Amino acid sequence: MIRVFIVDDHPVVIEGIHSLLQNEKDIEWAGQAMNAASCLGFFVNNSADVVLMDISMPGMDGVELCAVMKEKYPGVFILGLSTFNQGLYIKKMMENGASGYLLKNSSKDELLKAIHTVSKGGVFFSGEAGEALKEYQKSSRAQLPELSPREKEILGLIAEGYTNPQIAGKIFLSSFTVDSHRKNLLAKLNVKNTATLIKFAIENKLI
Amino acid sequence: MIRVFIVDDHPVVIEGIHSLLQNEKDIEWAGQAMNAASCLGFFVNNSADVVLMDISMPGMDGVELCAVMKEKYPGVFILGLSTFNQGLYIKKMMENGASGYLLKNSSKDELLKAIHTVSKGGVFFSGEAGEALKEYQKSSRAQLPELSPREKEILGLIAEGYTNPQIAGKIFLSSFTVDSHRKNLLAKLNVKNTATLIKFAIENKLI
DNA sequence: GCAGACATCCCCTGAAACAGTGAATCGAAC
DNA sequence: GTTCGATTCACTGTTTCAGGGGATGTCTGC
Repeated sequence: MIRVFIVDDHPVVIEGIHSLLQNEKDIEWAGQAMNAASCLGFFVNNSADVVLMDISMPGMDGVELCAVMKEKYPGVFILGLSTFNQGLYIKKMMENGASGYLLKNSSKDELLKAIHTVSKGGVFFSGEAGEALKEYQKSSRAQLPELSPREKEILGLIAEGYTNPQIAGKIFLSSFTVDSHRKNLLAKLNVKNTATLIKFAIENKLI
Repeated sequence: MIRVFIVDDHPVVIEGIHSLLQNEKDIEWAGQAMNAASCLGFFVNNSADVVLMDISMPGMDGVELCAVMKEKYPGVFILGLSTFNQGLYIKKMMENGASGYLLKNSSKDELLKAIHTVSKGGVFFSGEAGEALKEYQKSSRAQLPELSPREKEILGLIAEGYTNPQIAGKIFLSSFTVDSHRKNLLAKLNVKNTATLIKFAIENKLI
């Protein structure tokens, strides 16, 4: 019998998953919470085998809650839940000890498979989420060789619309130097000009 | 008796709303669809009083589907559904004939109130969505002077990293013309260079 | 130690973007 | 039927960007 607990701030999601699981013989509904605090409160006197956890919630988000939960209750397996494919968050959840990631538009079969897999200590990914993670690790991890503090600073100022000479004046450098950092940014992030630099930076939450 | 139909690509949302509504005496479950095509197919031989419609779906999205539905079946009231507060989309749905907007994290009471209100021809907004719409109309409407199709096209190409001469070659224009559009974009959106143009465009979902 | 990696700094040049004007055409709106 | 905006094209500067080097210094691993 697998005891399943769910944390999600959307009643319809809780209701929907509850409904999908209620006739499963080997699954028991342990309980539900609509925020991180209620979830932690529940686990003080209770337990569960698998926790379905929304990534984005008001207050403490899923990523953070996942870290706290795994530290306090390492035996509880956590399955991230999200509406969209978010490579960055998938990775963060996994780093914080999650056992997998499930998209909310998954089928009932996929939901059950995910719960069964992680309850045995396995790792499960929604098809597309797995792709997103791979894509993330390929593109983001490999092509994001850690910007230096100076580079992040310059990137921020570029995004605010300052030109090289203006930035140079602000942080007491030669505009040639600012230009060098700018070029290193283009090279590191593998983009070709300011437009794509800003687009990439926003998409990857660098600014 | 209000016949309710739902279009959403997330099974848990369909299931959740179905579950919330199944014991309501004055509400009848007309059916469900997971994409725009199925929805249109259903209405060929069937009908409903209220359609709960997800904003974002694969293929034709809610905004577009809403327009098609209201043209073919003006008597059907449409209630937009979304996970987040998206002022721009709320406005577009309303312009396309929707009767309101409901957040998926609404309570059962709110869901019922929304269905009852729109089924009588009224307009309903989730509290926060109403705020978002007002906010949108105040800030965005006033500060977003409607880009022309050509300008949007050029903006997209700039965001992809093409230079003026490259864009000119792509869409068979003089690079002078592309430059004109570019300058108009900077002027209309009140930004000073490519960096801030792209930042503004992404933040305002223009690209 | 010393090679390699990398952050930080500086310089030059050609290409692109930015700024200021001007102007013609066309269709929609008043 | 005139006004307005969208679209197109053009010229001329000035500034900024992008790509090519090159010079330090630090820190790490062999």
